[in-house]
Amino acid sequence: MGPTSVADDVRRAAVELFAAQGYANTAVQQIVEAAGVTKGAMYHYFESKDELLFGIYDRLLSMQKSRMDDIIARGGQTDDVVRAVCVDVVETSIDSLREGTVFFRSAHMLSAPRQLEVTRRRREYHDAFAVLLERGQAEGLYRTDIPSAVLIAHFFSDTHYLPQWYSPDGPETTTVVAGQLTELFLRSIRV
Amino acid sequence: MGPTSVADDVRRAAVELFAAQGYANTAVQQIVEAAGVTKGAMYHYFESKDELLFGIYDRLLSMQKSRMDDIIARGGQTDDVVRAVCVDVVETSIDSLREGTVFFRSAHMLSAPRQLEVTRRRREYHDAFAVLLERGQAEGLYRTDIPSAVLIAHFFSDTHYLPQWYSPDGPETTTVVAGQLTELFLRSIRV
DNA sequence: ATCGACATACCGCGCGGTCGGTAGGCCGCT
DNA sequence: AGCGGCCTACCGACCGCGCGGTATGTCGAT
Repeated sequence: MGPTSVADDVRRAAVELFAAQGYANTAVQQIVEAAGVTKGAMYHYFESKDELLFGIYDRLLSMQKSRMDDIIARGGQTDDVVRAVCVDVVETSIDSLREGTVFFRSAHMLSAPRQLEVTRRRREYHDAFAVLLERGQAEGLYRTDIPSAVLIAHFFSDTHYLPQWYSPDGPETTTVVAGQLTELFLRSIRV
Repeated sequence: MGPTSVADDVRRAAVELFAAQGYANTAVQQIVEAAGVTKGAMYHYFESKDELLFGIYDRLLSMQKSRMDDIIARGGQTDDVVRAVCVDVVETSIDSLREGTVFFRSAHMLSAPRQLEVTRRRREYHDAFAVLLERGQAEGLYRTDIPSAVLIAHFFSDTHYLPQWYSPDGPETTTVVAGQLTELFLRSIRV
């Protein structure tokens, strides 16, 4: 096992329960029972239930941001970069379906300062994507009759909605869906 | 005033507060204070906090369903009907931004049976739209290389996401945004 | 001896919901 | 007109419980 399997067990149980029943409906007692530890152990590693929730956001945001940065850093034709980013975002969103469920549903349960922090980092993330799209617009690849803010919202809405309908047990694989949603998006924004 | 302004005042206050702070973070006491009534008055008209929440869902679902039914009943070319439905859905979603916020965020706070009821009615709603799209596919208007379920999710994701980014104070009017999102969707699904 | 890593019993508070009471309108009866 | 009875609409003090969080203790490793 790793150095502190307890903290990870708690995190896993928390994600599962928050996604299934919601943050407010989940008692700390339930989490520690599901994780097979005690309350004392949990409060030894986390200072509050709120921090537990924030941890989910922190990890997800960090991962997605660093992946997007990597892809952009690799460079290439704008259109190829945009496609690669879209596919990757959808794929990782599917890999983190449960985290996504919690993310979009329970952001308002965070303490005010942490809520601000999450908003700030999401904005950074969106802005990085905006730069890409606007470069594409400047190059004449993408339509300019619709403001880029709307185009961006149109894309992120798909990743937002994924936890609501996508099931890993369904017929579609992660890769296929990622390709389909990306294709739909690109088709709609090209001139 | 109407016959029972109390119930309406409470409903309005509840939507506002649930949207602003979340269902779990809103005490019944807060709601009645915001509505300018007492707890006794509220519990005279509503049997529980849960019923208050369900009422929001009930009204929103009823309105959207009946509007879609009306548009479909008017008949016409498939493509025109689809466009009209899309525009209307986006417009009414913007008109009900606060209700939408509550809707997508707090569905899991409903009691189990009411949650099922909401799921059932949402499915009905989606199915009605699916019939339209599939008719379009059969007529050769819309692409068939992507399953209709994905196309539908792709559209409803936009209405889902609206409360997250659209602001009535922003530059875009309701009508303009509705037209833009519809245009993006139609462009992406046409052959 | 000290300290990190837990265990467990416990506390206080805030909340949804309740319940006994009441003010006033409306009916029928005399 | 006056009166008794009843019903709806509301009031607000109160209750019980479940929850997040804590305080104190134990034990093994160093």
